[in-house]
Amino acid sequence: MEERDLRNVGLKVTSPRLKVLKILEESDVRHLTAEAVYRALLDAGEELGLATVYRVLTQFESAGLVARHNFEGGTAVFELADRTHHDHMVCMETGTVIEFCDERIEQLQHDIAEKYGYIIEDHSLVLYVRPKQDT
Amino acid sequence: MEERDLRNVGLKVTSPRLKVLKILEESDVRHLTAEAVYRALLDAGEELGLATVYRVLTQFESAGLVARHNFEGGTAVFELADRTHHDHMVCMETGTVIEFCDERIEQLQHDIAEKYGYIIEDHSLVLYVRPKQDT
DNA sequence: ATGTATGCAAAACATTTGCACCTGG
DNA sequence: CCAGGTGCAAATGTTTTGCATACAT
Repeated sequence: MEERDLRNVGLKVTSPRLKVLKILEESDVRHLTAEAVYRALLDAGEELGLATVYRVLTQFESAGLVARHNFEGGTAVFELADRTHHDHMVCMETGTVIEFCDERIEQLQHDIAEKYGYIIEDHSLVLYVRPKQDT
Repeated sequence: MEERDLRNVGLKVTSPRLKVLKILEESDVRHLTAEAVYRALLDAGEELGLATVYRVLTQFESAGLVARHNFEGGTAVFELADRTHHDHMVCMETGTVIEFCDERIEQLQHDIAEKYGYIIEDHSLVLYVRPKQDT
């Protein structure tokens, strides 16, 4: 139940917010652009502005309900932050996004930052890949 | 000598291209935005359009002379591709960019992609950090 | 000469914002 | 009721493009 989620992060439970959450939860594609969320809503017969989609997604991000990723291509994608941390692998042929998590890499990143006298605040690891048995 | 570099990648040796290369080589900051390159040129008394800077940088990228990175913030930065592969650490307080390379991480990335049946074409690893002894 | 490059201004995008109106608590 | 949310259109910031002119080879 999401109404509680919204209240917990100090956001009013409004129709646009519930609708956007619903799209993110029910989409079979996990990583969506703002435009994609917007179109999904229009297709579902819902009325709301693109600006609102952006505002809602940005608020959700600040609230930790959603994660924003800037993969190559200039358009951000959003995904529900309902899983533990993970990184991404993007297939350059199909656009498929695969999530993975490797504790050893996480540890190494931490060690490297520390070696330089820093603490990791955030990080982004994306592998752009191609199927192995390719022409 | 860069004229050769340009010819080698099939680009005519023109004044704007040489100027942009020069800025990238002589700048004390390694990672520059297109805008920064443009301003550096104007400051140096050189005349050329921002559009040309973008075109030249994009051509250099295709030619492998320059690498483009999309750190957080919506503005791409460019750096001379005169070093071996490395990843980046961006200090969120000072904007400092530190380069690092860890063979173990590289290997793990390769192994992970392989496990899923992919070959890595490219990858991006950026650590957003903060100084350790911070308030 | 002639195929490329460049400059400028305009277009194209993704995203944000101002403001009048609406709505949830 | 009233702070906060929304829609729309306009603004923003970055990057790309069309086209006439200029240049490298």
